This record gives sequence, C-alpha cells and structure tokens, in this order.
Amino acid sequence: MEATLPKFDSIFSIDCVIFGFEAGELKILLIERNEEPFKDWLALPGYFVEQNESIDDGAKRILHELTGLHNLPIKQLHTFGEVNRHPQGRVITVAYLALIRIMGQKELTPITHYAKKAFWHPVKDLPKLAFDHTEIFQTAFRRVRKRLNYQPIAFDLLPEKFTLTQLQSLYEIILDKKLDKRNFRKKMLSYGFLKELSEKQKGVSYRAAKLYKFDRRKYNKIFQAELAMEGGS
Amino acid sequence: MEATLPKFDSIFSIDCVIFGFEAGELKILLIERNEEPFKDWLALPGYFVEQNESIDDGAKRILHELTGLHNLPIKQLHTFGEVNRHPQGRVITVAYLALIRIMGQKELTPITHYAKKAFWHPVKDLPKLAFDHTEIFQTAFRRVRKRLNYQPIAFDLLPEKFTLTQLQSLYEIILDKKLDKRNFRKKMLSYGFLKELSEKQKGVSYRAAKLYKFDRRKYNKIFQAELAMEGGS
DNA sequence: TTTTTTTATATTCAATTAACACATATATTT
DNA sequence: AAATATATGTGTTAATTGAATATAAAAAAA
Repeated sequence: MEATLPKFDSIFSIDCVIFGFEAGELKILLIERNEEPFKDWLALPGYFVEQNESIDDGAKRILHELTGLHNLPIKQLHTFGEVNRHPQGRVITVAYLALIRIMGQKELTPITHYAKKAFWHPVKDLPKLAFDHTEIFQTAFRRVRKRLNYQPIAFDLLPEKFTLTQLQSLYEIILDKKLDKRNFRKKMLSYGFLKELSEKQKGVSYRAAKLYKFDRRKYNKIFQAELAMEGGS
Repeated sequence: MEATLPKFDSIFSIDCVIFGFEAGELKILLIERNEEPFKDWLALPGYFVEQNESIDDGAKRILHELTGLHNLPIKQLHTFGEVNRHPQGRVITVAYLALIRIMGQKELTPITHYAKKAFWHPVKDLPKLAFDHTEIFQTAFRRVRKRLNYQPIAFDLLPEKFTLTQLQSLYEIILDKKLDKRNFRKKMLSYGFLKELSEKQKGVSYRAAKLYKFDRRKYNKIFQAELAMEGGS
C-alpha cells in the first residue's frame, strides 16, 4: 500500500465517475491524490482491485474508502486498457458510473490516506485530471447524455421532492439545450410516474411551485409492460 | 504456453462474441478448447492479453490466432470480473463483440494450438459453454437486440447484396418477432440509405426479388446531420 | 395597490407509427 | 401452352406522438 505499484499481480484498477446535482449545477466526485504518480492532482476516485473481490465489489469498497460514501448504485461503464495509460506499468482500469443525490452538506471524508480529500466539482470547467481520467469522464458524460433520453436517471440526481421546473432545468443542463416548458411538462406528466404532492416549494420570493415525487414502482410497471410487449418469446 | 496459468502477472483475458448470419440462421464463432481447464469444451474465442498490447489490439490478435480471421471490427462489450469465474485463479476478462459477414465457406483455421478448431454455431441450441461464456454470450445477444433498433448493424451480417425479404427476416430472427412486410419495407426505404440495384436474385424457383446495397456513406450523412441537430453547444 | 416574477395551462398542425389485403411476376408442373 | 405454386411488391386510413406557439393566475415584494 505504498506509493509504488504493487508487484505485477492483479493490476486491475477501478475508477468511478459519480455525478451529482447541487446548486443548479451538475457535478462529479473528485479526489485530490496523495500518492505518486500524479500526487496532488485531481482524479476520479479509483484504486486497485484486490485479488479476492469481484470488480463490482471492489468498486464499492474503493469508493467508500476514498469518499466515505456507502454502497452507491454503480454500474460498469467501460474498460480502459491502453498500454501506457499508467506511467508506472500496465494497469487496466474498469470505469464505473453512478448518478446520486447529493445529501445535505455532509462532509466527504476519505478513509484511506491515498486521497487528501474528496469533493464535488462542477462538470463545467473541469481541470485536467490525472492519468486518462479526462477521457474516462467524457465517455461517462456522453453515456449519461444518451441515456437520459430513454431512462429515468434524472430522478437519481434530484432531491426526493422536486418541482417540474427543477426537473426541466436538469434536463437542459445535461442535454445542453433549451426545452419547451409546456411540452416538457405535458410529456413528463403523461408518463404517469410522477406523483403530485400536496406540498409546495418554500422560501421562494414568487409563486411557489408544486412538488412532485418520482414513483419508481409505477415506472417499473410501465416499463415491464413495454418489455413484455416487445420481448416476444 | 502450457496448460497452467502463467504467473500471476497480467491476468486479463479477452473473449469475443462474433455474430454471423448464414443459411438463414444467426450464428456465433466458437472454438473447441485444446487446453485445461475445460479442455474439449466449446468456448468463445479468447485468451490472455500480453503486457505490451492494448486490450483492443489484444482482442484482434487473439481472434486472429484462434480463428484465422483478420482485423474484425470488434467493440468492447463488458468486463466480467467475478472472483471465481476461472477455476485456476483470478482472471478478469474483457468481452468484445462484432457482427460480420460470413464469407464463402473459407475454413476457419486456428493458428495456435490452444484451439482444436473454430467454427460457426447456431445461436439456437447453444450448448453449455466453458467458464462463464454462456453468460457473456447472453449479454452480447441482449446488446445486439437492443442496438438493432437504432443502429444499422444488420448490414454487417448480410451479404453485400441482399433482398428486402432477407433483411426483414434477419430482423425477425434477432428480435424474435414477426414484422409487417409493408411497413418494414416502407420504413427501410424511407431512410434513404438503401441503394436499389438493377440486379435481381438468382436461382430461386419463384419470382426473383430486387437486390439492394447498404450505402454507408449516405447513412453517415443522415446520421451526422441528426447529431448536429440534437447536439446543441 | 402596483409591480415583478414564475407557475400553470390548450390547441393546432405535422410527422410517425400501426393496422390491414390483393394483384403481379416468375419458375415449375402438367 | 396452360395451369399451378410461391414469393414479390404495393397504398390507404386511423391513431398516436411530437413540435410549435401565448396568456392568465398566483404569490411575494415594493
């Protein structure tokens, strides 16, 4: 566990691209490295996989150790295997992706000393990252952008209760284009998986908007019905 | 290169799911293994990556060595990293996927002795494969099925000149459902990337159908135009 | 009470998709 | 040469979805 590479056994690593949404901005989780190479650089949270853990388990462990966050719903993104992507030797990294809700400002506290700190950084104006992490991030962002069109991933980023305007603005940020308010609301509501609450937004200096919740149970029903229709055999 | 695992350095492997279409059937490339473990079993073409090659390059090399096929247009599919997926130790495998045209019955001839032979096997009635290769195949097939709906991958499988009926039946096989002939043809032709040839089908004992070609240049034009429209910024 | 700001809502038109049946061409058989 | 068998090739309508567009109502602040 020192700054040099371990012997050339099981040189797989994991790197995680974790998206969050806070203060109207899309952000990702970064760490400041405390180890060579790229000491003091910003990087995606990542480290080596142990021999006795699956890569999925390893990804969860590493993320926890570097950020203090537990058991995030990560999914595999892509594996990066260029020969010289790591300056000290051959390291193949499996990138993982998650979209999560940034909770109240709980501090992110690395448990290991490989990271000096962990923090949320806006996706806009991302600095140059260690290794090929900029490329990994871009792959992740492209994936998210595509997936937003056919999966309900926006609700993983929003607070539990949200207004339609907040939802729309998240779509606009990720897709990087303006959407028509009337059509957006009509379409979203037509799916039938948004539950209108009796509560309203608070603390705004203008007309308060209704709050909504994402009803995952209903979504699954609808989605499974579709699958069954298309599935055949 | 013996039957035991190499020392525990660089234990990444590659496995390839290569789809083809022949005699009206969807098939994949299999090898018969000539090495323990799983000697004599059927398996996806796969082997270990060298330390000095990228995983993409490794995949091409391995596929060539095991089947004699050159430079296939493979793309990464998914990485499988369960701890016990290989009985002799920790091996993480990166699966690759390609869809190709099965040429005239050129023999598939393994160059290495790791495989006794390589051959096309129908996707229907696939036997139990070595390692977790059945699971890898299923992941690949699901991916192909989804992708068929928004990518022109059918033309990678068909011969250069094909009839609309052949095209439709390939769709029906992959999606495992019947499609309406009139709607299918109307839609396909409406895209504008199919080029009608003056030739006709030969050797059939009924009215011969027109032959078509996929015009990739036109497809790219259309597709890029769409991307530009959606892309924003 | 007036102003400011944002929420909330409907209609029309165009485009796409889904459902549906029969005449024509060609090779084969008689 | 005529009849038969088989797959090709084609259009219309109805239903659904997507795109475009403007204004009144609610709430807080001045």
